[in-house]
Amino acid sequence: MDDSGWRPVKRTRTFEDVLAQIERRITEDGLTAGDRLPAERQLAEQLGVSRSSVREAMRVLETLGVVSSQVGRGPDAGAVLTSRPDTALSDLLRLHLGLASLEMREVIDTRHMIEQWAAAHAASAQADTSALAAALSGMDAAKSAEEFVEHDTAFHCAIADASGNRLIAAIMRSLRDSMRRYSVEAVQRLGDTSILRADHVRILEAVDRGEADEAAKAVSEHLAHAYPSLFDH
Amino acid sequence: MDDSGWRPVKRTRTFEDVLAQIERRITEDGLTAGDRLPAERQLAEQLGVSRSSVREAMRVLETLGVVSSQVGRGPDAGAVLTSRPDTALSDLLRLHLGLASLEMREVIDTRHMIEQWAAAHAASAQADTSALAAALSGMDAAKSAEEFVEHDTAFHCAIADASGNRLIAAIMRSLRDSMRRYSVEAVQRLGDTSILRADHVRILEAVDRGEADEAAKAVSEHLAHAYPSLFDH
DNA sequence: ACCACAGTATGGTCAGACCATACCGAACCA
DNA sequence: TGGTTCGGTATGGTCTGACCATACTGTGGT
Repeated sequence: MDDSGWRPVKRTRTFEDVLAQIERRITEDGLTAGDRLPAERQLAEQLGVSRSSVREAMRVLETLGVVSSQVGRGPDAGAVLTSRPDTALSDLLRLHLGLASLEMREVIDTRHMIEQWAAAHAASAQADTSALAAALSGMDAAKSAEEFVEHDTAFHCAIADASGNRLIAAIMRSLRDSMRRYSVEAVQRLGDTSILRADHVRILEAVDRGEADEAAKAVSEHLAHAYPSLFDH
Repeated sequence: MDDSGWRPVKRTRTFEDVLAQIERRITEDGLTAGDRLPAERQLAEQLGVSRSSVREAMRVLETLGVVSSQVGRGPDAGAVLTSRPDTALSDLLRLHLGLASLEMREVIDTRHMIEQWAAAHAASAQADTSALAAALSGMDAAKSAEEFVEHDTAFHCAIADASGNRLIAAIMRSLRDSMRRYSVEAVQRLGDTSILRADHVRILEAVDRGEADEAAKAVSEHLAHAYPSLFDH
């Protein structure tokens, strides 16, 4: 057989072309969150493709948290550029956990790494801790494990926000989101949350005083308290 | 106006239903990578929706790196469950960098965090370092900045792989992927790569000897050498 | 045993229709 | 003048049915 005339058979599907065009337009025209994309029918005509292909490209962009589609008419209708990496990351983690291509252990180790980093940086930046305090009182008022975990998540995400790194914060949020059920079980297994409360206070005070090393250490020990079974090595 | 009969106007689009059904089937039936999903037409009939809606759901799953579609016929054709979080994460980062909803600084700080963690864990695990050595000689043989960066990327991703955490490794890969151009410019600006080479050797030896702290420190100083402008605070 | 060829299941693409939504604006009252 | 009503219209959401390219499957002939 003669393979000399081979071309890399990378077939490129129409919606991928559309994606490339839209991405090109975003970078070249400097579009940012809030700007509107042309309507589906209009885009289809401009690019010489069917509306189905445009729609499939839109689904991709929506999945990646880059656009948000609104029906109806007016300035807010149509495909608007947004910036929601959180939901995209959450979906990604949740599905891959479901596929068993990721293990909870890996997620928690990643969370451990991020939380230490975020706490240290929040402390160094002398960040505002009012959101942390609010989450703390939310936990005190919680009447169920679900409610407790909700405010606990808010507490830890607030640390990530306070670190000032939006990528870290987005990853943190999606990590917590994908392990919500697991966290609830962990709290129920634990029963008494007073140890966790003491940990939280310790973290908050370390951040408040700007003690980065102490904040990181407090976070690390907190996670060991919350998930004792994973830290016995 | 009577608001009593309000229902949460969260309209559910058909393809989202399809997504939920597929995800349910994945978790309930314990499907994993390699298993095949029903054909588009068949799925459409089973769920009582049009093929378009099924296809839009497929695009989402493909975007998230969960399925891979192949045309034709036979055991390998159709929608097959896969496990490719890397490309999904890369696309996500690239688009959000383009939208200016993330800054390079945030990406590099994240990389800094991950690399330290990965190097320390690879050292603790006494991981195999042959891939690291191979990447190192690749860098030595490189004839251009692009080529150098390619092997440099392989080196750092190999550390992440050696850490044993697939989530960390996937994030690492996509971080490097999204900042490839930036890295090439950094190397060109630097000119001389001998300092980087010494850093790499130091990292490799630390991992080899199982010295976690030294490995983390070596990585940290290496990044300071590679991106001096970002570490002057 | 091999090969050629028709059959067929698959995803990829398109055109066109219809629906629900929500804004826009003109006509119509008060 | 001011408000209200109601039809027009642009938008995304959905469906149908068709056709194409691809790549395996099986059959029949050699």
